[in-house]
Amino acid sequence: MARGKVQIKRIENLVHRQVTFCKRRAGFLKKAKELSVLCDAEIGVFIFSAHGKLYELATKGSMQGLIERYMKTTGGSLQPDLSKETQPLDAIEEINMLKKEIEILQKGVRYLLGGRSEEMTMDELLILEKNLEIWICHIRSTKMEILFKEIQLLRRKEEILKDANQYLKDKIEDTVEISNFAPMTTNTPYPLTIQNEIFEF
Amino acid sequence: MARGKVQIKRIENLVHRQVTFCKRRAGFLKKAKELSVLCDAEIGVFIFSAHGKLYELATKGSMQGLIERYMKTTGGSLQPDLSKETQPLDAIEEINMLKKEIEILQKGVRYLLGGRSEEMTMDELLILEKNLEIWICHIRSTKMEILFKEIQLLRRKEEILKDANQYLKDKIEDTVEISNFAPMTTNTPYPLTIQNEIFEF
DNA sequence: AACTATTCATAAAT
DNA sequence: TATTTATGAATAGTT
Repeated sequence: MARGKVQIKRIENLVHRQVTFCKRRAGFLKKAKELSVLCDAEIGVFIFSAHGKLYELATKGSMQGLIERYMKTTGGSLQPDLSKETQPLDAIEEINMLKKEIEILQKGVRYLLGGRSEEMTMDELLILEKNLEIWICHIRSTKMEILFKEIQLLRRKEEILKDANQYLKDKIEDTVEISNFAPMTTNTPYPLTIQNEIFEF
Repeated sequence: MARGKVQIKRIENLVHRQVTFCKRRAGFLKKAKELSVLCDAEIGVFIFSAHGKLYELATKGSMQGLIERYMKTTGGSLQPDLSKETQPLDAIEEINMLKKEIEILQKGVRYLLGGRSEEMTMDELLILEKNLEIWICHIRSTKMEILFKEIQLLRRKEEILKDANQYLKDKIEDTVEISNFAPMTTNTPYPLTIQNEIFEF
Protein backbone atom coordinates (compact mmCIF):
# COMPACT_ATOMS: atom_id res chain seq x y z
CA MET A 1 0.00 0.00 0.00
CA ALA A 2 0.91 3.53 0.14
CA ARG A 3 4.44 4.51 1.04
CA GLY A 4 5.81 1.04 1.22
CA LYS A 5 4.48 -2.45 0.97
CA VAL A 6 2.92 -3.78 4.13
CA GLN A 7 3.83 -7.12 5.60
CA ILE A 8 0.91 -9.12 6.86
CA LYS A 9 1.85 -9.61 10.46
CA ARG A 10 0.68 -8.16 13.70
CA ILE A 11 1.33 -4.43 13.95
CA GLU A 12 3.25 -3.99 17.15
CA ASN A 13 2.75 -0.26 17.58
CA LEU A 14 -0.51 0.16 19.44
CA VAL A 15 -1.54 3.41 17.81
CA HIS A 16 -0.73 2.21 14.36
CA ARG A 17 -2.62 -0.97 15.03
CA GLN A 18 -5.70 0.83 16.25
CA VAL A 19 -5.70 3.23 13.33
CA THR A 20 -5.24 0.45 10.84
CA PHE A 21 -7.97 -1.55 12.54
CA CYS A 22 -10.34 1.34 12.18
CA LYS A 23 -9.54 1.99 8.55
CA ARG A 24 -9.42 -1.58 7.37
CA ARG A 25 -12.49 -2.51 9.33
CA ALA A 26 -14.46 0.17 7.52
CA GLY A 27 -13.10 -0.94 4.18
CA PHE A 28 -13.80 -4.54 4.99
CA LEU A 29 -17.42 -3.94 5.94
CA LYS A 30 -17.87 -1.82 2.84
CA LYS A 31 -16.59 -4.70 0.75
CA ALA A 32 -19.05 -7.01 2.43
CA LYS A 33 -21.97 -4.77 1.55
CA GLU A 34 -20.76 -4.36 -2.01
CA LEU A 35 -20.31 -8.07 -2.50
CA SER A 36 -23.73 -8.73 -1.09
CA VAL A 37 -25.43 -6.23 -3.36
CA LEU A 38 -23.47 -6.94 -6.50
CA CYS A 39 -23.76 -10.70 -6.30
CA ASP A 40 -26.99 -11.14 -4.42
CA ALA A 41 -25.29 -12.93 -1.54
CA GLU A 42 -26.17 -13.02 2.11
CA ILE A 43 -23.21 -12.14 4.26
CA GLY A 44 -22.63 -12.18 7.95
CA VAL A 45 -19.52 -10.79 9.61
CA PHE A 46 -18.39 -10.44 13.12
CA ILE A 47 -15.19 -8.85 14.19
CA PHE A 48 -13.90 -8.96 17.70
CA SER A 49 -11.22 -6.37 18.33
CA ALA A 50 -8.20 -7.38 20.36
CA HIS A 51 -9.91 -5.86 23.35
CA GLY A 52 -13.07 -7.87 22.78
CA LYS A 53 -15.30 -5.22 21.31
CA LEU A 54 -17.73 -6.60 18.76
CA TYR A 55 -18.41 -5.15 15.33
CA GLU A 56 -20.98 -6.98 13.30
CA LEU A 57 -22.77 -6.85 9.98
CA ALA A 58 -25.55 -8.88 8.45
CA THR A 59 -26.33 -7.84 4.93
CA LYS A 60 -29.79 -9.32 4.77
CA GLY A 61 -32.13 -10.08 7.61
CA SER A 62 -30.64 -10.40 11.06
CA MET A 63 -27.50 -11.96 12.43
CA GLN A 64 -29.72 -14.35 14.36
CA GLY A 65 -31.33 -15.51 11.16
CA LEU A 66 -27.94 -15.87 9.54
CA ILE A 67 -26.59 -17.94 12.37
CA GLU A 68 -29.63 -20.15 12.28
CA ARG A 69 -29.17 -20.59 8.57
CA TYR A 70 -25.54 -21.36 9.15
CA MET A 71 -26.45 -23.99 11.71
CA LYS A 72 -28.94 -25.50 9.37
CA THR A 73 -26.45 -25.61 6.53
CA THR A 74 -23.56 -27.03 8.50
CA GLY A 75 -25.72 -29.30 10.61
CA GLY A 76 -26.00 -31.76 7.76
CA SER A 77 -22.30 -32.12 7.08
CA LEU A 78 -20.74 -32.86 10.38
CA GLN A 79 -17.10 -32.25 10.90
CA PRO A 80 -15.18 -34.19 13.53
CA ASP A 81 -14.64 -31.89 16.44
CA LEU A 82 -11.15 -31.81 17.84
CA SER A 83 -11.65 -29.71 20.93
CA LYS A 84 -13.23 -31.82 23.61
CA GLU A 85 -12.54 -29.49 26.48
CA THR A 86 -15.20 -26.93 25.71
CA GLN A 87 -18.32 -28.48 27.08
CA PRO A 88 -21.09 -25.97 26.46
CA LEU A 89 -19.95 -25.67 22.89
CA ASP A 90 -20.01 -29.39 22.30
CA ALA A 91 -23.33 -29.70 24.04
CA ILE A 92 -24.89 -27.20 21.70
CA GLU A 93 -23.27 -28.90 18.76
CA GLU A 94 -24.57 -32.24 19.89
CA ILE A 95 -28.04 -30.87 20.43
CA ASN A 96 -28.04 -29.46 16.95
CA MET A 97 -26.85 -32.78 15.57
CA LEU A 98 -29.55 -34.66 17.38
CA LYS A 99 -32.17 -32.18 16.32
CA LYS A 100 -31.06 -32.63 12.75
CA GLU A 101 -31.34 -36.35 13.13
CA ILE A 102 -34.80 -36.08 14.59
CA GLU A 103 -35.80 -33.84 11.76
CA ILE A 104 -34.71 -36.47 9.29
CA LEU A 105 -36.53 -39.19 11.14
CA GLN A 106 -39.61 -37.10 11.43
CA LYS A 107 -39.58 -36.57 7.73
CA GLY A 108 -40.34 -40.24 7.46
CA VAL A 109 -42.83 -40.29 10.28
CA ARG A 110 -43.51 -36.59 10.18
CA TYR A 111 -47.21 -36.89 10.29
CA LEU A 112 -47.20 -39.29 13.17
CA LEU A 113 -45.41 -37.06 15.63
CA GLY A 114 -46.09 -33.83 13.84
CA GLY A 115 -48.80 -33.35 16.38
CA ARG A 116 -51.68 -31.73 14.72
CA SER A 117 -52.63 -32.74 11.26
CA GLU A 118 -54.42 -29.45 10.89
CA GLU A 119 -52.40 -28.44 7.89
CA MET A 120 -52.93 -31.69 6.06
CA THR A 121 -55.45 -32.11 3.32
CA MET A 122 -58.14 -34.73 3.39
CA ASP A 123 -56.30 -36.74 0.74
CA GLU A 124 -53.09 -36.74 2.76
CA LEU A 125 -54.98 -37.78 5.85
CA LEU A 126 -56.61 -40.67 4.04
CA ILE A 127 -53.27 -41.89 2.74
CA LEU A 128 -51.71 -41.59 6.15
CA GLU A 129 -54.57 -43.40 7.81
CA LYS A 130 -54.29 -46.19 5.29
CA ASN A 131 -50.56 -46.49 5.91
CA LEU A 132 -50.99 -46.58 9.63
CA GLU A 133 -53.55 -49.32 9.27
CA ILE A 134 -51.15 -51.30 7.12
CA TRP A 135 -48.43 -50.85 9.70
CA ILE A 136 -50.74 -51.96 12.43
CA CYS A 137 -51.49 -55.04 10.36
CA HIS A 138 -47.78 -55.75 10.13
CA ILE A 139 -47.39 -55.34 13.82
CA ARG A 140 -50.28 -57.64 14.50
CA SER A 141 -49.00 -60.31 12.17
CA THR A 142 -45.62 -60.07 13.82
CA LYS A 143 -47.29 -60.45 17.17
CA MET A 144 -49.12 -63.49 15.83
CA GLU A 145 -45.88 -64.97 14.60
CA ILE A 146 -44.38 -64.58 18.00
CA LEU A 147 -47.42 -66.15 19.59
CA PHE A 148 -47.38 -69.11 17.22
CA LYS A 149 -43.74 -69.74 17.86
CA GLU A 150 -44.40 -69.66 21.55
CA ILE A 151 -47.32 -72.05 21.15
CA GLN A 152 -45.23 -74.45 19.11
CA LEU A 153 -42.57 -74.37 21.74
CA LEU A 154 -45.08 -75.08 24.46
CA ARG A 155 -46.64 -77.91 22.48
CA ARG A 156 -43.27 -79.51 22.14
CA LYS A 157 -42.78 -79.13 25.87
CA GLU A 158 -46.19 -80.63 26.40
CA GLU A 159 -45.30 -83.69 24.36
CA ILE A 160 -42.15 -84.18 26.32
CA LEU A 161 -43.95 -83.86 29.61
CA LYS A 162 -46.73 -86.15 28.48
CA ASP A 163 -44.19 -88.78 27.56
CA ALA A 164 -42.48 -88.33 30.86
CA ASN A 165 -45.78 -88.56 32.60
CA GLN A 166 -46.73 -91.72 30.78
CA TYR A 167 -43.37 -93.18 31.58
CA LEU A 168 -43.81 -92.45 35.27
CA LYS A 169 -47.36 -93.79 35.25
CA ASP A 170 -46.25 -97.03 33.67
CA LYS A 171 -43.45 -97.31 36.12
CA ILE A 172 -45.82 -96.91 39.04
CA GLU A 173 -48.19 -99.50 37.63
CA ASP A 174 -45.31 -101.88 37.28
CA THR A 175 -44.29 -101.18 40.83
CA VAL A 176 -47.82 -101.81 42.07
CA GLU A 177 -48.08 -105.05 40.15
CA ILE A 178 -44.76 -106.18 41.35
CA SER A 179 -45.49 -105.37 44.95
CA ASN A 180 -48.95 -107.01 44.66
CA PHE A 181 -50.69 -103.97 46.06
CA ALA A 182 -54.12 -103.06 44.90
CA PRO A 183 -53.92 -100.30 42.31
CA MET A 184 -54.70 -97.06 44.10
CA THR A 185 -54.45 -94.22 41.69
CA THR A 186 -54.19 -96.03 38.40
CA ASN A 187 -57.44 -94.62 37.13
CA THR A 188 -56.59 -91.16 38.23
CA PRO A 189 -53.91 -89.85 35.91
CA TYR A 190 -51.31 -87.43 37.12
CA PRO A 191 -52.64 -83.93 36.60
CA LEU A 192 -51.42 -82.38 33.38
CA THR A 193 -51.57 -78.76 34.18
CA ILE A 194 -49.68 -77.95 31.01
CA GLN A 195 -52.86 -77.95 28.99
CA ASN A 196 -54.20 -75.06 30.94
CA GLU A 197 -51.03 -73.03 30.58
CA ILE A 198 -50.40 -73.21 26.88
CA PHE A 199 -52.42 -70.17 26.04
CA GLU A 200 -51.40 -68.11 28.98
CA PHE A 201 -49.62 -64.93 27.91
CA MET B 1 -11.99 -0.46 -10.67
CA ALA B 2 -10.72 -1.32 -14.00
CA ARG B 3 -12.32 -0.14 -17.21
CA GLY B 4 -14.96 2.11 -15.76
CA LYS B 5 -16.32 2.84 -12.36
CA VAL B 6 -18.59 0.17 -11.00
CA GLN B 7 -22.04 0.93 -9.67
CA ILE B 8 -22.96 -0.92 -6.55
CA LYS B 9 -26.13 -2.66 -7.58
CA ARG B 10 -27.02 -6.20 -8.44
CA ILE B 11 -25.20 -7.43 -11.53
CA GLU B 12 -27.93 -8.67 -13.81
CA ASN B 13 -25.78 -10.72 -16.17
CA LEU B 14 -25.49 -14.15 -14.61
CA VAL B 15 -21.99 -14.90 -15.84
CA HIS B 16 -20.65 -11.54 -14.82
CA ARG B 17 -22.29 -11.93 -11.44
CA GLN B 18 -20.77 -15.33 -10.86
CA VAL B 19 -17.31 -14.22 -11.93
CA THR B 20 -17.47 -11.14 -9.79
CA PHE B 21 -18.74 -13.17 -6.86
CA CYS B 22 -15.81 -15.51 -7.18
CA LYS B 23 -13.23 -12.76 -7.41
CA ARG B 24 -14.62 -10.45 -4.79
CA ARG B 25 -15.28 -13.31 -2.42
CA ALA B 26 -11.61 -14.26 -2.61
CA GLY B 27 -10.54 -10.67 -2.10
CA PHE B 28 -12.96 -10.24 0.75
CA LEU B 29 -11.76 -13.32 2.61
CA LYS B 30 -8.18 -12.23 2.06
CA LYS B 31 -8.99 -8.88 3.62
CA ALA B 32 -10.53 -10.63 6.57
CA LYS B 33 -7.39 -12.65 7.19
CA GLU B 34 -5.18 -9.60 6.80
CA LEU B 35 -7.26 -7.54 9.17
CA SER B 36 -7.23 -10.33 11.69
CA VAL B 37 -3.48 -10.74 11.59
CA LEU B 38 -2.52 -7.09 11.37
CA CYS B 39 -4.81 -5.93 14.15
CA ASP B 40 -5.06 -9.02 16.27
CA ALA B 41 -8.80 -9.31 15.76
CA GLU B 42 -10.99 -12.38 15.68
CA ILE B 43 -13.16 -12.43 12.61
CA GLY B 44 -15.95 -14.67 11.46
CA VAL B 45 -17.54 -14.50 8.05
CA PHE B 46 -20.21 -16.43 6.35
CA ILE B 47 -21.31 -15.86 2.83
CA PHE B 48 -24.33 -17.53 1.34
CA SER B 49 -24.31 -17.34 -2.42
CA ALA B 50 -27.55 -16.56 -4.19
CA HIS B 51 -27.95 -20.28 -4.72
CA GLY B 52 -27.48 -20.99 -1.03
CA LYS B 53 -23.94 -22.32 -1.06
CA LEU B 54 -22.03 -21.46 2.08
CA TYR B 55 -18.53 -20.02 2.22
CA GLU B 56 -17.17 -19.44 5.67
CA LEU B 57 -14.08 -18.23 7.45
CA ALA B 58 -13.12 -18.06 11.08
CA THR B 59 -9.76 -16.45 11.61
CA LYS B 60 -9.14 -17.88 15.04
CA GLY B 61 -10.59 -21.02 16.56
CA SER B 62 -13.74 -22.43 15.02
CA MET B 63 -16.86 -20.85 13.68
CA GLN B 64 -18.76 -22.60 16.43
CA GLY B 65 -16.55 -20.90 18.98
CA LEU B 66 -17.06 -17.58 17.30
CA ILE B 67 -20.81 -17.98 17.27
CA GLU B 68 -20.66 -18.93 20.89
CA ARG B 69 -18.67 -15.83 21.66
CA TYR B 70 -21.04 -13.75 19.61
CA MET B 71 -23.99 -15.14 21.55
CA LYS B 72 -22.27 -14.43 24.80
CA THR B 73 -21.51 -10.88 23.75
CA THR B 74 -24.91 -10.02 22.37
CA GLY B 75 -26.83 -12.01 24.96
CA GLY B 76 -28.87 -13.73 22.34
CA SER B 77 -29.78 -17.37 22.30
CA LEU B 78 -29.37 -19.87 19.51
CA GLN B 79 -32.83 -21.27 19.44
CA PRO B 80 -35.88 -20.07 21.28
CA ASP B 81 -36.07 -23.28 23.29
CA LEU B 82 -32.37 -23.41 24.05
CA SER B 83 -31.86 -20.94 26.79
CA LYS B 84 -28.34 -19.65 27.00
CA GLU B 85 -28.12 -19.16 30.72
CA THR B 86 -28.44 -22.77 31.73
CA GLN B 87 -25.65 -24.36 29.82
CA PRO B 88 -24.33 -27.64 31.14
CA LEU B 89 -27.17 -29.25 33.03
CA ASP B 90 -30.10 -28.42 30.82
CA ALA B 91 -28.04 -29.14 27.76
CA ILE B 92 -27.27 -32.63 28.98
CA GLU B 93 -30.86 -33.14 29.94
CA GLU B 94 -32.00 -32.00 26.55
CA ILE B 95 -29.49 -34.25 24.85
CA ASN B 96 -30.80 -37.24 26.75
CA MET B 97 -34.36 -36.36 25.95
CA LEU B 98 -33.58 -35.99 22.30
CA LYS B 99 -31.62 -39.22 22.28
CA LYS B 100 -34.55 -41.08 23.78
CA GLU B 101 -36.85 -39.57 21.24
CA ILE B 102 -34.51 -40.59 18.46
CA GLU B 103 -34.32 -44.09 19.82
CA ILE B 104 -38.07 -44.49 19.82
CA LEU B 105 -38.43 -42.97 16.41
CA GLN B 106 -35.62 -45.03 14.95
CA LYS B 107 -37.01 -48.22 16.27
CA GLY B 108 -40.42 -47.37 14.94
CA VAL B 109 -39.18 -46.22 11.58
CA ARG B 110 -36.89 -49.18 11.23
CA TYR B 111 -39.78 -51.43 12.01
CA LEU B 112 -42.31 -49.68 9.84
CA LEU B 113 -40.09 -49.04 6.85
CA GLY B 114 -38.10 -52.23 7.18
CA GLY B 115 -41.35 -54.09 6.91
CA ARG B 116 -40.66 -56.99 9.12
CA SER B 117 -39.87 -57.25 12.74
CA GLU B 118 -36.19 -57.16 13.40
CA GLU B 119 -35.61 -57.42 17.06
CA MET B 120 -38.67 -55.81 18.51
CA THR B 121 -40.06 -57.52 21.51
CA MET B 122 -43.70 -58.20 22.12
CA ASP B 123 -43.81 -55.32 24.59
CA GLU B 124 -42.35 -52.89 22.09
CA LEU B 125 -44.72 -54.09 19.44
CA LEU B 126 -47.64 -53.55 21.76
CA ILE B 127 -46.48 -50.01 22.50
CA LEU B 128 -45.97 -49.25 18.86
CA GLU B 129 -49.35 -50.67 17.98
CA LYS B 130 -50.98 -48.61 20.66
CA ASN B 131 -49.27 -45.46 19.37
CA LEU B 132 -50.31 -46.13 15.84
CA GLU B 133 -53.87 -46.58 16.98
CA ILE B 134 -53.74 -43.30 18.83
CA TRP B 135 -52.37 -41.60 15.76
CA ILE B 136 -55.10 -43.10 13.65
CA CYS B 137 -57.61 -41.73 16.13
CA HIS B 138 -56.10 -38.28 15.74
CA ILE B 139 -56.25 -38.55 12.02
CA ARG B 140 -59.84 -39.66 12.11
CA SER B 141 -60.88 -36.83 14.37
CA THR B 142 -59.09 -34.37 12.10
CA LYS B 143 -60.91 -35.88 9.16
CA MET B 144 -64.18 -35.49 11.00
CA GLU B 145 -63.35 -31.89 11.76
CA ILE B 146 -62.69 -31.22 8.13
CA LEU B 147 -65.90 -32.92 7.14
CA PHE B 148 -67.95 -30.99 9.65
CA LYS B 149 -66.47 -27.72 8.52
CA GLU B 150 -67.22 -28.60 4.95
CA ILE B 151 -70.78 -29.57 5.84
CA GLN B 152 -71.32 -26.33 7.71
CA LEU B 153 -70.01 -24.40 4.75
CA LEU B 154 -72.29 -26.23 2.38
CA ARG B 155 -75.28 -25.75 4.64
CA ARG B 156 -74.62 -22.06 4.67
CA LYS B 157 -74.37 -22.11 0.90
CA GLU B 158 -77.59 -24.07 0.75
CA GLU B 159 -79.38 -21.48 2.82
CA ILE B 160 -78.18 -18.70 0.59
CA LEU B 161 -79.18 -20.54 -2.54
CA LYS B 162 -82.55 -21.48 -1.11
CA ASP B 163 -83.21 -17.84 -0.29
CA ALA B 164 -82.16 -16.81 -3.74
CA ASN B 165 -84.31 -19.52 -5.19
CA GLN B 166 -87.31 -18.44 -3.17
CA TYR B 167 -86.75 -14.85 -4.16
CA LEU B 168 -86.65 -15.75 -7.84
CA LYS B 169 -89.71 -17.96 -7.52
CA ASP B 170 -91.68 -15.17 -5.85
CA LYS B 171 -90.56 -12.72 -8.47
CA ILE B 172 -91.72 -14.99 -11.25
CA GLU B 173 -95.06 -15.52 -9.53
CA ASP B 174 -95.48 -11.76 -9.22
CA THR B 175 -94.63 -11.35 -12.85
CA VAL B 176 -97.16 -13.98 -13.83
CA GLU B 177 -99.88 -12.36 -11.69
CA ILE B 178 -99.17 -8.91 -12.99
CA SER B 179 -99.20 -9.95 -16.61
CA ASN B 180 -102.42 -11.92 -16.07
CA PHE B 181 -101.03 -15.04 -17.60
CA ALA B 182 -102.10 -18.42 -16.34
CA PRO B 183 -99.49 -19.71 -13.89
CA MET B 184 -97.34 -22.13 -15.85
CA THR B 185 -94.61 -23.34 -13.61
CA THR B 186 -95.82 -22.13 -10.28
CA ASN B 187 -96.41 -25.56 -8.93
CA THR B 188 -93.13 -26.84 -10.18
CA PRO B 189 -90.44 -25.42 -7.93
CA TYR B 190 -87.06 -24.66 -9.30
CA PRO B 191 -84.81 -27.67 -8.79
CA LEU B 192 -82.76 -27.48 -5.69
CA THR B 193 -79.79 -29.61 -6.59
CA ILE B 194 -77.94 -28.42 -3.53
CA GLN B 195 -79.53 -31.02 -1.33
CA ASN B 196 -77.91 -33.77 -3.28
CA GLU B 197 -74.47 -32.20 -3.15
CA ILE B 198 -74.11 -31.47 0.48
CA PHE B 199 -72.56 -34.78 1.35
CA GLU B 200 -70.44 -35.16 -1.71
CA PHE B 201 -66.75 -35.52 -0.93
C1' DA C 1 -9.26 13.91 10.30
C1' DA C 2 -7.32 15.06 5.77
C1' DC C 3 -3.98 14.23 2.37
C1' DT C 4 -1.10 11.91 -1.00
C1' DA C 5 1.90 8.28 -2.86
C1' DT C 6 1.57 3.79 -3.58
C1' DT C 7 -0.06 -0.64 -3.63
C1' DC C 8 -4.13 -3.50 -4.20
C1' DA C 9 -8.30 -5.22 -6.23
C1' DT C 10 -10.68 -6.18 -9.96
C1' DA C 11 -13.80 -5.43 -14.61
C1' DA C 12 -13.31 -6.43 -18.91
C1' DA C 13 -10.86 -8.49 -22.44
C1' DT C 14 -8.40 -12.52 -23.94
C1' DT D 1 -11.28 -21.50 -16.06
C1' DA D 2 -6.89 -18.68 -16.02
C1' DT D 3 -4.20 -14.68 -17.38
C1' DT D 4 -3.62 -10.00 -18.64
C1' DT D 5 -4.21 -5.21 -18.29
C1' DA D 6 -5.99 -0.80 -17.39
C1' DT D 7 -8.03 1.70 -13.93
C1' DG D 8 -10.56 2.72 -9.79
C1' DA D 9 -10.26 1.77 -4.76
C1' DA D 10 -7.95 1.20 -0.51
C1' DT D 11 -4.82 2.57 2.51
C1' DA D 12 0.15 3.49 5.07
C1' DG D 13 2.45 7.02 6.37
C1' DT D 14 2.52 11.89 6.74
C1' DT D 15 0.65 16.32 7.97
